[in-house]
Amino acid sequence: MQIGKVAEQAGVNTQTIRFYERSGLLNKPPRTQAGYRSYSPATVEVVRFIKQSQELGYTLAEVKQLISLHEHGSNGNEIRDLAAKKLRDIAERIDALVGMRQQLRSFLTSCNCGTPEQPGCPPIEKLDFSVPCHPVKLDRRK
Amino acid sequence: MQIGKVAEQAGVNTQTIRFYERSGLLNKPPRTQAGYRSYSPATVEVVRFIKQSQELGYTLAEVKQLISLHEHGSNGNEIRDLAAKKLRDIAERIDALVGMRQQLRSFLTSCNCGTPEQPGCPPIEKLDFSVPCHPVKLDRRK
DNA sequence: CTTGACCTTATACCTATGTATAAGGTGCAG
DNA sequence: CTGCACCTTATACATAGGTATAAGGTCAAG
Repeated sequence: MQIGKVAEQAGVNTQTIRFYERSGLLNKPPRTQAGYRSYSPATVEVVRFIKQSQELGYTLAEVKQLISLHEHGSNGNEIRDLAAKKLRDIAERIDALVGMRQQLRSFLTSCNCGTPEQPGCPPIEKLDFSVPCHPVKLDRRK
Repeated sequence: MQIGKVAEQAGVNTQTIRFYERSGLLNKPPRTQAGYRSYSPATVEVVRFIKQSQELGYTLAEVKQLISLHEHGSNGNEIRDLAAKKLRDIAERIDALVGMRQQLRSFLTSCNCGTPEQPGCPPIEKLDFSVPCHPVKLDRRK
């Protein structure tokens, strides 16, 4: 298979395939006499695997590690360890986002600055996010 | 105040202050005769506001918008609109991460490949993430 | 034999958010 | 007057994950 077909079947750009090769995620394939890369259909699966792993939150560096573990006949423990680590990582990111969401929600429910009912900005004392409601505190320059 | 003091009090690098100025987040301050930037203490608050907004998930471009709205005497509606938009954005990111977490959890509970109890890889038929458990599918090259 | 769709490499560019470095000017203490 | 800690600018580098462009080679159909 030529690179274009692999790319099409895996749903990526040909440049991406070459980029993965440069990055050590894909082995250098044999070449035709003209210098064209000649891939096995299995390469499509590898590229798809990379994409799926990314969707699970793995960076390319981590995917490289996964592939390496696989190729060196990992007994599965290291792969599970990586997955557990990634799981903790994702849980942390979720926590951070949930915190942000909470603050934004508080802001939205408590801020009615500038409305007829409330010309002031009550949340200003309570919320980190209150500054933009309050002109006087944002006086910039001099 | 000189730039170094603003940076120290806001907890950022001096380069970051200059970067914010270049990016249009901070107004160009007056200069001393020697060309030194001369800031008002309020600038510290602005920098802190930028940092806090980032922690809420705003990009610098969005922070710039917030500051601009503020400076043009927004009635608060646009600021709430941005917050609502950001909230939806964060909710989406949470959903995506929760999906990843679910898949990783399934993988971790179902994969015991390579252990004495289970030499095979049962989740392979069911999980996207199962490929690295299964050497035969990752054969690369030719 | 020409045309068009492939392929090759090298290089630069992109977003976002800064950080680092070089080369030089300023201001104050001793 | 000499250091030293500041300040200035311009430029490059960093991460991550690619995308775009230029300049050229190959291959098959018509």
